[in-house]
Amino acid sequence: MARPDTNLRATCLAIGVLSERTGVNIETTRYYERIGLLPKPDRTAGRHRSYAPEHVATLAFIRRARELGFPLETIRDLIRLNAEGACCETARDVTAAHRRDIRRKIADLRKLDRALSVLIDECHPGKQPSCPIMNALAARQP
Amino acid sequence: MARPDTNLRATCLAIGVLSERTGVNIETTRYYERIGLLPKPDRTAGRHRSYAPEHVATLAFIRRARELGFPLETIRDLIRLNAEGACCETARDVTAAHRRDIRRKIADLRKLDRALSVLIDECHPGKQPSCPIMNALAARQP
DNA sequence: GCTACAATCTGTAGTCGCCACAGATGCAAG
DNA sequence: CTTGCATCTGTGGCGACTACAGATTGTAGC
Repeated sequence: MARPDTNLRATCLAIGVLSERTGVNIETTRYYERIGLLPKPDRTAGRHRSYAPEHVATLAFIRRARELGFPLETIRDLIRLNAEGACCETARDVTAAHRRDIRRKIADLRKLDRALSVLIDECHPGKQPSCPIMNALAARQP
Repeated sequence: MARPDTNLRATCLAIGVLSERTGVNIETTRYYERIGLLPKPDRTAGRHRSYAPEHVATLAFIRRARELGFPLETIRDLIRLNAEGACCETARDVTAAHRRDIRRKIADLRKLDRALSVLIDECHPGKQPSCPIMNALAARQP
C-alpha cells in the first residue's frame, strides 16, 4: 500500500541530483538561492540542502526562462506571476518587452556587422600602401 | 618664431579635456591605464595626469575599436599591430574573426526571437484556460 | 596671498550571471 | 573504520565599465 514516496524524504534530492535533473550547475543553484530566486530548501542534519519537488519545478522554470534569455530579475517576476495564476496578459507583455530588447540587440549587432563588412571589403592585403582597417581605427579626425 | 606649442607642456592635456576630446569617460580612461591598454602618462607636480598627443591618438583608436565592438584584449593586439605597421593581412583576419563572433551572436538572438514569437503568437489573453507562455516555462517534462 | 570652487587623485565596490577554487565537513559503502 | 565522493561556506574572478568617498591639487577672482 504505502509506496516508497509516501515518505516525504524519499522525494527530496541532494543538490547534485537536482543539478543533473535540471541541467543547472550546482554553484549556479546555490547562487539562485543566495539572490532569493530559488527558495531556501530544508537541510539534513549535516546541513546539506534537501530539495523538494517544488524546488525542482522552480529551478526547471528558471532554466527554461534563461534559455529564452530572460534576465534573472524578470524571471523573478515571472515566477511570482505564475504562482499568482491568471497572468496571461502580463506574461505576454513581459515576453513582448523582452523580445523588443532582443530585437534592439540584433539591430545593434547588424549595424556592427555592416560596418565591419565595409572595412573587410575595402581591405585587400598586399595591394594597398596602407591598411584601410587601421586607417579607419587610427583616423585623424572623424 | 616660437609658437605656443613649441613648449611641450602646452600640447598636453588634463584627463578631463582628454575625456571631452575623445568622448571616453574619465573613469574609463583611468581603467584603460590600469589594465595597461593606454600607456601611463606623465604627471604634473601635483600627480595629475598629463596626456601627450600620442595618448589622444591611442585613446581615440580604442574608442573607435570599441564602437566596432572589438573586445579590449583584441584592441590590445590591434594597437600593437598598428604600431608595428605592415599588418594589413592580420588586421583583416582579426576583423573577420570578430565579424564571425558578431554573426554568431546575431544567429543566437534570432533563435531567441523566433522562440519568443512563437510563444507570443500562441498567447491570446482572455481566450484560453491557461497561459501558453507560463505552460511552456513550467512544462512538466521537456 | 587668500579664498572658493572645480578638477583630479586613489581606492574600493557595484553591475550581470555565473564559474572556480580552498579548506572544512558530511555521508555512504565496503 | 576507513576511504573517497559529495557537499558545505566563503571568496574572488570574468568583461567593461560606472559610481562613489574622501583627500589633494589647480585655478580664477579679489
